[in-house]
Amino acid sequence: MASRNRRFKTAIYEQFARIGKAISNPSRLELLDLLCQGPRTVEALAKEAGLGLANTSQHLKALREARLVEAEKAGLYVTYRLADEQVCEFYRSLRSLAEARLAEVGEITRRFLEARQGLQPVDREQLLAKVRDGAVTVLDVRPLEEYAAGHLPGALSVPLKELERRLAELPHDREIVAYCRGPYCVLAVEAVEILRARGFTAFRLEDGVTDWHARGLPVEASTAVLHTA
Amino acid sequence: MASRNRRFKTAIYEQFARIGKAISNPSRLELLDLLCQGPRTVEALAKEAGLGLANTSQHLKALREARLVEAEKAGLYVTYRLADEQVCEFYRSLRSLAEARLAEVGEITRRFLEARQGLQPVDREQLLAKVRDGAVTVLDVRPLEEYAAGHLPGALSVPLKELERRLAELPHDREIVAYCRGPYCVLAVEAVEILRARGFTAFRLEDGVTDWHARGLPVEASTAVLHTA
DNA sequence: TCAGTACTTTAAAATCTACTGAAGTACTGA
DNA sequence: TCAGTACTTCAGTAGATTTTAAAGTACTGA
Repeated sequence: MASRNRRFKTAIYEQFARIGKAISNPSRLELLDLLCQGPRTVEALAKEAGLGLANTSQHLKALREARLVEAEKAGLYVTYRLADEQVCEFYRSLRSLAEARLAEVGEITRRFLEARQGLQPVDREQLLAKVRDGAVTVLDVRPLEEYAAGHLPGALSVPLKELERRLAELPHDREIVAYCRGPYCVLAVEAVEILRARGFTAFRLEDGVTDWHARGLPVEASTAVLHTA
Repeated sequence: MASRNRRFKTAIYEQFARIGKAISNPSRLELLDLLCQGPRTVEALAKEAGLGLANTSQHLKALREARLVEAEKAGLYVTYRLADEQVCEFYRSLRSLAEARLAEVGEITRRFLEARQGLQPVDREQLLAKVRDGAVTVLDVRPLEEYAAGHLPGALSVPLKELERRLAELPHDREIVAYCRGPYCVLAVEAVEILRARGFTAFRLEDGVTDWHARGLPVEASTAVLHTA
């Protein structure tokens, strides 16, 4: 009887550990983070995460076996997506626990931003309020397909790669707020650096779309635009 | 510049993965679950989780290095406790994700309960309401020190081991609801089996103290009673 | 039908992890 | 000071994980 109990407990904790194992690797966490922004093909994920293709495929398999993501084949392409919104919420709670418990996270971020001529000094709540009220021009600097999968209301899509050649579209007489995937994504940091160098008044919003959504604020989506180069 | 970004991302995801690695092992998850019930010594944890002492010590070290738990030495004993309430919340969100995504969890539980003459058919919300209103006798069948660390308001502490010899304390004319550590803890299952065999009207509440607390309901604590055999 | 693309699988090497038993450390009470 | 207890660390082994290159599969368009 006692041993049946033990077998039950062991079996249950083994199941829980399947999820733990899935998120025990930095590369898999990065893939999960990317998938929180929207569905992507294997190649796109590999390139974005700086991984080999075979390796990416195997990591995605591991995530699939923990049932955190799902794959769908359409023609040549296999598109991976989160299996459930709850997966993104769980990822966010891991991130928030890491921020709370691991001083290294803040330390690494602080050092990184310092090296990029100090981008941190902005009142976050004030900035959020401006973005919420549409009092500023909001720039989504992620790749177009991520913008399409969901973006802040009224945000203009200007992927970082296109920013330099599309500067003419931006107003000089209005504050610009750039955002990307979240607090550890560097796209908005680079965008703000470029904009400031060109005389714009630009700030970085740390929140990504999922953080915005988690605050209970609305998100807009376009018709899906996938596999765009 | 791109390689500095890559180094930053890698460093951040490595930090996140420290937490993932900590929860990637079934034994460590069981220890974390136990620690959600309150502080325990190494020996108590080892015994409860059915692990060797050296092994337990090493798992606790891993949890400590991920800063999920803290250790405090007092005399001969080292008492481990969760580093933060957020750790228990995170564990609960892992559990809830596993329940939602892994059909095996429900399957294993169903088979286990079936083998124990089917304890599942109880309307959970109705039962919760009765417990909340004090309309039933509520039994906490966990070890005394866990009861002391926090229990449902008005609950009577009768550890499972003492249940048979303390049956006289229980009312025959009132429903009894037993609870323990949560949905995957077997103490309450056994308690209900014993009580029903003796003619009591008894039910099992799946929620543990942490689940109760997560519903926003109040929890009572006694003065700490630690190291009780 | 054939070349090319996107992806998966296999195989092998390097590294990491989990567990055990034995030795070591730190503290208590006699 | 010494035996005993609670815990940690060490060493060794078995097994799992991660990564890469190479081979294999499935689909498309010519």
